Amino acid sequence: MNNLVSRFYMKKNEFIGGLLTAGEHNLLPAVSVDCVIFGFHENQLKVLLLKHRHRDMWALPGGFIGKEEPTDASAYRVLSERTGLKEIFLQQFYVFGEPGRSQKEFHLQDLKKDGIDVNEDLWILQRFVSIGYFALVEFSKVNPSSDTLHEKCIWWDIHKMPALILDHRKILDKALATLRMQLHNQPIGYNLLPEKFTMPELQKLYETILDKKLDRRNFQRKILGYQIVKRLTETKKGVPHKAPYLFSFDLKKYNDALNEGLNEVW
Amino acid sequence: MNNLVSRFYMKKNEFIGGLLTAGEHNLLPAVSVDCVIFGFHENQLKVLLLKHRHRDMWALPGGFIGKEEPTDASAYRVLSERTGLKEIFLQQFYVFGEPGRSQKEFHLQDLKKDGIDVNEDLWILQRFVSIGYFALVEFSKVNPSSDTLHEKCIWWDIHKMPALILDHRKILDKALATLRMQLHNQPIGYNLLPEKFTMPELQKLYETILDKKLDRRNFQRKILGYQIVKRLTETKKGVPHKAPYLFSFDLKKYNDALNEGLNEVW
DNA sequence: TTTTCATTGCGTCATTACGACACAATGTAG
DNA sequence: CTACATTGTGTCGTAATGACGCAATGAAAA
Repeated sequence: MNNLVSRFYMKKNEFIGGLLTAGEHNLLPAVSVDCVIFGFHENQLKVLLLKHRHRDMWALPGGFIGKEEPTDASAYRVLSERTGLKEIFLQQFYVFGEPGRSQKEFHLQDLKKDGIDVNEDLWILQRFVSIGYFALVEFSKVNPSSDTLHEKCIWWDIHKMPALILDHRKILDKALATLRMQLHNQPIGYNLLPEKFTMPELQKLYETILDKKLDRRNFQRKILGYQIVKRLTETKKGVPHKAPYLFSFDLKKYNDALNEGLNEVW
Repeated sequence: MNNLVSRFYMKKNEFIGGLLTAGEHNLLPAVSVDCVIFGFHENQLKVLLLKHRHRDMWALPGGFIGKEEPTDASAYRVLSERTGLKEIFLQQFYVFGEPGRSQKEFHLQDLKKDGIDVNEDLWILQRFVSIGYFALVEFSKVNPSSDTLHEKCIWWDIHKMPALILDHRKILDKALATLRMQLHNQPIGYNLLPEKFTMPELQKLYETILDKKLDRRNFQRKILGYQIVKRLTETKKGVPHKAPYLFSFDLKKYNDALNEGLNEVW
């Protein structure tokens, strides 16, 4: 199965043909995964999108599930193929199970433009339930690479998104809402920021996700209270104005907080 | 599809036969729903379970999804069939997508005991990904009813659970963990308690879910602070000791809190 | 009837967490 | 070498929280 989807060296139509014929036997029917891959760059939250091969629209990286492949593994596969990363923070966040979400006509038109004539009963045209995953990755370590079915793979600013295919906008919104909710109870940043970062950078990350301005001093007090970061002796060089201290995450405390939550209410 | 699963009047093997033959054409393959139905009675959190027809084990109510049925609708259908309720709080909480979770051998043995001989390729024996839903229902309004495939349907105390089939224990635990997490940010109780309830009853609900003792006075202060309940002039009659006041939920405030969350952190 | 006692109603008090804001220190840009 | 945006480090008043006290109630025991 992995080989099937990984055959990037195949030409597009050859690849599609292979997928269409082999997929029916190698893939779990009716279920797919879609991944919202978040990165943070230039103080902005970014999402990795794929350009649709025929339309002026973009898509979340997604994929099918091997007959014996765990759904999580499928999402991991999609992620590592698009980003080149091995270790990534990945979390299932919602299932999109409306019958109308995967539109037969949509895919039929695309295949027609590919010059591929298919039967309407083809497995790939049937209804798919999609499991939504979101990933948090370190922007600078990502090497975005497209797949055979898409023109390119690039980061988009969360505030300047292009048109997305099908219900992918809805999926993205749900991922954002989940991320926002988790921010209140869980630490964040280890998977999005570089090893060493400044407090203003961390704050900007929070502000972007929450879409809200935060008080600089209260923010620092609160973060330090969690004890998930430790201040280094170095400061960030080559920046205008006063050089800010660098921080790094205290992995042990960070993981404890991940498991037990930050705000022990009751 | 609804008719298919709803034909309780059919005899068991007749029903199974119908499901097996019709299912392939009427049902979405590879996907199912499992429901954790929570109730609250005698100050204890309860879960509705079905007795397996051949084994000394119990199962979460579950079902398959019609080819054109939204997954949510499928869960609603399962719920209303087991509880007799129309309006119920229902929430998707996790997808269980390990290849090993639906064990072919398990179902094969059961069908053998039914005296039904099937092909190993039968759709129902294949791998299923299950969408977990949990429901909060008012115990006293529920009329538990079994289905054709199970002996009986009864409530079990969350602290005294019997052995569950397959990965249903894992599903239950995940539902509980989700409920526990949501308790910190969302109001709860409207769907679990009767119209009028006492503060100690509400507290016991929280204590059961959190599995933790709470201070009576601080609990009341906090709940009243949320303004989601209003105190009635009546007290609860026929109880030993001092008669406690009755409360009821302020639906408007309650729903506001459901949408916006209780603890506006940042 | 009176007493007992578990339970409820309604607080206090000290500590901590939080929001708003002040001011000095730093280092690049002009 | 001065201006200024930015950072480091606080303070202050208020709100929320945890721990606990005590009187009132009313069924059960004496």
